[in-house]
Amino acid sequence: MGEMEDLIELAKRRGFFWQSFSIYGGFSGLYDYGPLGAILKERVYRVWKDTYMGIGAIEIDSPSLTPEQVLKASGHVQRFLDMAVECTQCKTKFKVESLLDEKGIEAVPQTVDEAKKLMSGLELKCSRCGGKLGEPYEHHLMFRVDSTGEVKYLRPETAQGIFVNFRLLKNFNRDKLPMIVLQEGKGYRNEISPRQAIIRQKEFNMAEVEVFLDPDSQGIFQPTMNTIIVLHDMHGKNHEISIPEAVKTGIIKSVDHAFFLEITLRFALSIGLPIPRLRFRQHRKDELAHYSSDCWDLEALINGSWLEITGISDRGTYDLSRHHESSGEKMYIDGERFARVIEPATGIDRVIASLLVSSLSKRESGYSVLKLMPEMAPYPVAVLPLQKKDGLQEKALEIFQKLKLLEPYAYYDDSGAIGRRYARQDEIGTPYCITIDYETLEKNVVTIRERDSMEQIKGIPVDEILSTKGFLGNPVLNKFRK
RNA sequence: GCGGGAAUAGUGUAGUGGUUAUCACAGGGGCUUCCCAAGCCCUUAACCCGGGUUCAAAUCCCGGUUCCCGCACCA
Repeated sequence: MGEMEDLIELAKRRGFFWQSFSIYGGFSGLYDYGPLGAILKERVYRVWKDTYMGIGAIEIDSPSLTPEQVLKASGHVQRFLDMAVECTQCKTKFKVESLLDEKGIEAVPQTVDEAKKLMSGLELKCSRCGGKLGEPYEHHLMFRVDSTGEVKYLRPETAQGIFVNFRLLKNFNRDKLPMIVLQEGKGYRNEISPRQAIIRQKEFNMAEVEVFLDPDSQGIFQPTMNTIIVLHDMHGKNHEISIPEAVKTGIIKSVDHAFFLEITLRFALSIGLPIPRLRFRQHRKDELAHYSSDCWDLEALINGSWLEITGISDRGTYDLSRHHESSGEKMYIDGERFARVIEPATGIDRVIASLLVSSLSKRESGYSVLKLMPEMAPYPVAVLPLQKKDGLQEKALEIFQKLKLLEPYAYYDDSGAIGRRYARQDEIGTPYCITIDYETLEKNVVTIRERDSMEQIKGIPVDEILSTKGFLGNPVLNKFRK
């Protein structure tokens, strides 16, 4: 369990993330992004959004606070509030619903009284140790907010905000399908035991996409990437194959579904997650969500185990038909047909954790380097005077002020020794450092130092540094990419 | 939520009833013949919270909170 611990230590020390409300002892499952983490999160969202905008997506932004009717229609109120019992001997927990199911009773008790009634006379015992079962109790998975007599919940997913707006969105899109709608925002789940820092939180950052398709036409979207990736199917079998090939061989049933696996992979690769740490895993029949007919997760290898970062689910017509019945609004695309929905839903915090863990490495000297892609690094460039005296500090500040107008995320540091400052930037992933030395004073040229190779290129005119908006687009950096 | 372990400066730690609470790294300031956490000097900074036992608690006891490991949970 090493790499995650190293990350947590660095994240806290350098300002990526830390536990929230720590002056009051901290609260389980709640995390803050610090100054660097907040920038990183923004960058990850940017790439995600660009990926989908690139294939014609539109964006909406709906509330977290969701009225009960919406989540009743979606099935969350029924499914997210479990009646549970605990064995008085071995402490194993059971869902009342599944105990009843075993006795052939199909019922979903909503209250403690209901559960008691249904269970009475059944002589239920613990299936594990045969012990006596305790009293039923409620376990809420959604946060309920009661005010002015109206029940609301904090949304467990951003998806419902899109479904309920389907008619308006369809109208906006001038009735055209396919329609791709994305939404970023917080989701809330009352996890029993959140663990692993930002990997499992009660309040977390989601990036969800709903793709609305004509239910009767296939192959509107076609995968084309040759990249070989591991596909772990529902029978537990691994296939090393490209996504288009996986469609041909029938490993992935739907070509449109497959396309969104490919888009998800494209996103993961664009932010710099390495292929060896990635795989797609298909859900087994028994683990599919109530709305889903097929689901592939993109998983990242972290701490030696696979972690879901994106679920690409085929929701079919479930949500639209449910809201159609429940609201009385016509949710058809035409006649009496509902759109089919494919949903790639990404946990941004998990993406960030995977990205940081896979980027963190050690130099031979033992110091840490965060090998983020330059585009992901919180600070793309730092300006460092070789030392403070002889006018170097003044000169460095002068250059920094000008650079800052072109690159708002540029950073300046003149404390301690130069080697220490390089190390500091390495640890937070800054890909380039501009060093102001005596030659800058004499000839107006600087040195650029690259993070991963530690290579330096000297004699770069200051004007060249200040020639582009956004430092990473500066052609001078091509000298490092031979 | 259960069982086991743990909680001391920003980070990692020492400390088995009485200490000006240890050390290192990091941070800030300075000096230096100054390009990869160098050296020297100065400096900031901590006993998770609440109760109890005791003349005296970081240390022992009880509760809470949080973290780690297992189990369970994770549509």
